[in-house]
Amino acid sequence: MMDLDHTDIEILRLLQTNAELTNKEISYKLHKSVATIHERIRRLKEQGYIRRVVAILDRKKVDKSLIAFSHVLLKDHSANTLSSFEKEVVKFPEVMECFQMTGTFDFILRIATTDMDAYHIFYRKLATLPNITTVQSFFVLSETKSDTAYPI
Amino acid sequence: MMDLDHTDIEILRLLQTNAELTNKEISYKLHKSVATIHERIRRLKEQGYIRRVVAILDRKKVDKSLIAFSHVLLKDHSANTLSSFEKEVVKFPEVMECFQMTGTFDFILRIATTDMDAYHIFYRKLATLPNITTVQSFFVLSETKSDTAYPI
DNA sequence: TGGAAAAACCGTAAAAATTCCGGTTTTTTG
DNA sequence: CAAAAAACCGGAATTTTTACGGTTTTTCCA
Repeated sequence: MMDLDHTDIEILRLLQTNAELTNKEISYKLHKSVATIHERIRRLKEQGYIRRVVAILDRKKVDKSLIAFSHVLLKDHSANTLSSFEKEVVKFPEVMECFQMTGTFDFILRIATTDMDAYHIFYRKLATLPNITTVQSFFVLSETKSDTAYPI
Repeated sequence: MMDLDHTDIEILRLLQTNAELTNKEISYKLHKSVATIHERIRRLKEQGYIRRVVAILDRKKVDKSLIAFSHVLLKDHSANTLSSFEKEVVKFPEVMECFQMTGTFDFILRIATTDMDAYHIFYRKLATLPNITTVQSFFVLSETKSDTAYPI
């Protein structure tokens, strides 16, 4: 599950924070040839260590100023209730992430909307899904840290 | 704040889900020349719509099987207490995200660790920061949806 | 322990993508 | 409606990626 050597780890560290680095730039930093770096990255993708490469946008610039975390509690935890909730919730474009959780509620959703009016519209749609007991909403005041890189 | 035309929006949509598309591939999809796409992307970066391009790793493959959301409540909300907490919490490599929140607690942290032992070690370090009242931990059982793309 | 097999590495050349440039068409604006 | 600005384009120059053949290093087991 982790047969990566030092060079692999360093490549992943670099690409996690900046995937626009060229193979040449990486080869300088890691004291390897361009061909070696290229082959390493090819394998890291093929083996699934790198799932995808994406552009991260400025959420305020694209008019998603309101981020909410919504805690959802379901009526019961039968396989049917769980999977039908999951099936429906992923359809909402506002839902960027959805995690099933341990603890006093069942799911955490990360919601991105333009403003509170848009969140309200979403909330009404969400809260009327079958088998939902409660939805608690918490809103982001400010981002202290916002990273997609895993600490490796 | 959003003087983007249809072509800009489509470029951002595409790059949010796959930043490895070549300018040529994008130019096919959007019926524009390679030069035009190139100039558009250059401007989207320069103007800050695209903050960065990153590789997204498979967290289990890089041995971060345990993801937690930790809710932190502070003793008070003086500028000093808030900013010194923020200053310290961002130093933890396990903390991928930190948001100041509205509601019944002050911060949400997203924590990535190898296992519960590693989380426990982190938890003890976190809980001993000054001015913390409570830390509540919730753990991810499964990922239903996991997206970095904003709905635009 | 020695030697074969496998893996990692490298330089170079070919292919492809990015970047730059000059000029044309379309849109905006006073 | 004419001038200015913006968007667009093809093609050339530059850079990067990708493929290839061969060398060095590491692994492993007889």
